Amino acid sequence: MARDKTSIKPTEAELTLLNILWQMGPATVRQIHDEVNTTQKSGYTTVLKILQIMHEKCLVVRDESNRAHVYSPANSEIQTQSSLLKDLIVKAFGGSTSKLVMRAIDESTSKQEIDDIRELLDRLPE
Amino acid sequence: MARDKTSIKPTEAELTLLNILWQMGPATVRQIHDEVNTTQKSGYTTVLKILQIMHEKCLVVRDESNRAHVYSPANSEIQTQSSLLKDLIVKAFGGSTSKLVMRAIDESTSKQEIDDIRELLDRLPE
DNA sequence: CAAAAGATACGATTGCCTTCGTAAATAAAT
DNA sequence: ATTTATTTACGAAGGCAATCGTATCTTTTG
Repeated sequence: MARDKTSIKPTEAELTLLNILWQMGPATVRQIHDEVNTTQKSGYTTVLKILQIMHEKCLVVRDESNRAHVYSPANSEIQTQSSLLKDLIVKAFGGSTSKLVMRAIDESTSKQEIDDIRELLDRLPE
Repeated sequence: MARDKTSIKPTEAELTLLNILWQMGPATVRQIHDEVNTTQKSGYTTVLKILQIMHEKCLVVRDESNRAHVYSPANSEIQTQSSLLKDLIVKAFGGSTSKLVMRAIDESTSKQEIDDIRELLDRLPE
């Protein structure tokens, strides 16, 4: 029963690659590996292996028509963010979204971010 | 340099026990185990072992003056929530608190929670 | 064509998380 | 006092995450 979306829970390394894919769009292992290595050292086959596992888990889709497979995220950034948020809300905030939001705002030192949030609330329907 | 608070990252099982400790206050292994088992089946030594590991990691403090050790959380619920939030913000929201808040609010179906958040914003200094 | 470069697949390894069984020590009960 | 119950400590097993080396296949290049 639509447990698909709630079961999305990429690991840390997987999330790193997903972030790159969301930013770059469809990419080959080499492209992803190069991008990863601008930030951290990681072997080519390590990135490859993680992508293969992600493919098994259906976290990514790949086009195998060319020799160098082209990977794409299976789910949107928004879906994944929502899934991770929901998980944290249940496990650390007793299921209360507002508790999480309040804690996040308490931690937010940037006035600009507070303003952004205020603006969002003002635009909410009702 | 004060990396202590950012390094707090309890695992799932550990967070389950911390939630109980925050709710119950200082407790023995047996008390914690009994409380855990109202919700899920878990062996006594499993709970014990996790608490011992948490003690090594300094996630809990324990009073060993009696035979049955009494465990307490080493960090407050607020500190831990903030730490988990910061982690998620960096890894899944590009470091932007407001992006996380906006996503959380989008997901919030409860009108009451929206009102709670609005109220909090109104009470913010400035 | 032969050699070099590039790509995928496939373990193997290491480390952490979670679980639990067993042994040893201490307290309680009969 | 001796048996029973409770507790801690320890280790082992299974599973998953992350890393990388090697083999194999394909493509490119000289």
